[in-house]
Amino acid sequence: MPLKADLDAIDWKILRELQADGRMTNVELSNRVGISAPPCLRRVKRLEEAGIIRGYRALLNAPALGLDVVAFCLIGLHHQADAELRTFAERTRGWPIVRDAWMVSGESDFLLHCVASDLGAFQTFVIEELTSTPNVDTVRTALTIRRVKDEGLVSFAQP
Amino acid sequence: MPLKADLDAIDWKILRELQADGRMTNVELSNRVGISAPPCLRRVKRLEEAGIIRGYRALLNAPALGLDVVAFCLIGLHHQADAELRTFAERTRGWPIVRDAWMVSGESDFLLHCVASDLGAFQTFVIEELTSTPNVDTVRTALTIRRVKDEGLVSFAQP
DNA sequence: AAGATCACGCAAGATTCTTGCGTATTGCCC
DNA sequence: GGGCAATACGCAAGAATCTTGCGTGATCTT
Repeated sequence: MPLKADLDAIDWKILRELQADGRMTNVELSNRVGISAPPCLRRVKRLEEAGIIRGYRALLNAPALGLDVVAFCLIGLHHQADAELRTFAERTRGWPIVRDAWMVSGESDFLLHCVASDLGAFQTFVIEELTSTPNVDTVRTALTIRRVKDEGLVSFAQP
Repeated sequence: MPLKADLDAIDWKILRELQADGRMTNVELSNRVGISAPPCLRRVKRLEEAGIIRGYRALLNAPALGLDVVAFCLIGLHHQADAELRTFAERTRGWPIVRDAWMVSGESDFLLHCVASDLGAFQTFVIEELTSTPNVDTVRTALTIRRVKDEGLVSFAQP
């Protein structure tokens, strides 16, 4: 299982290209990174099997799908013992409005990335679900106005 | 250009499947959604051209790539006139550590999703870049401990 | 009720994927 | 320094997939 140290310049190029366009054909990818198709495919497979490429995802346009509200919620709990943290984490997985969630350290304990059809649906979620959840202390929300930057997880300025 | 109202149950299935695995072959996709390959491909193309599918992206494993710190920053500015907001938004695009950024309303003006190789690199960014940027008033950071939920943008419980 | 429109599925050619194999390069051990 | 093992490359061929054109059936409109 290769780790960071085992990646060469071609692997980094592959990661950059697939992060920009995950559906690129292998021949196109091989042209861009400068090797022929078979070894290029073998590298991609190896990156997938090593878990460096976790998967591929289509990016969807929320407003076009009738999802007009994107918001973040910062949640503070009363008690932060391991059991309580796990309980709340589990609960986030049952809320469809919550698209991804992080356990964080700082002023809050969780950060939730939420998508809802409209402001009413989001407010209903905050009031009737979040704040009424046991052990939830504080809920701070930040409604998004627009996305200002949207790139993949990894930057490729240096390698 | 179809919008939400023009999508039928098969389109929603396609979106769900491609959100879960953006590199699925068209024949596999067509089997899952219950139609033959050609109309399935035509639907995918139409969704892409309509902008409902914005693109495809490989998901990378940050720790395996030597990126051990994922954090969020909430930024408050002194002045929130349109010009100042645009100036700060533009600046986020020049910071490789910032992977995506949102303009938000609430207690803060911007939310930044940051990835760094280690805590030192992140702290250097916060101190030497963020807090020393003109017009930046407050910077609150939340270091992530772990990701608790990670799904695509759109939920598919209802349709 | 007739016509128009739309989406489906079949079929065939073009492209891509995938595997096996031979060769070149690198690193290591003797 | 020479030889061996390991690794990765590129070529080539068969398999799978993509892509387009075309005919049919269903739905909706007039």
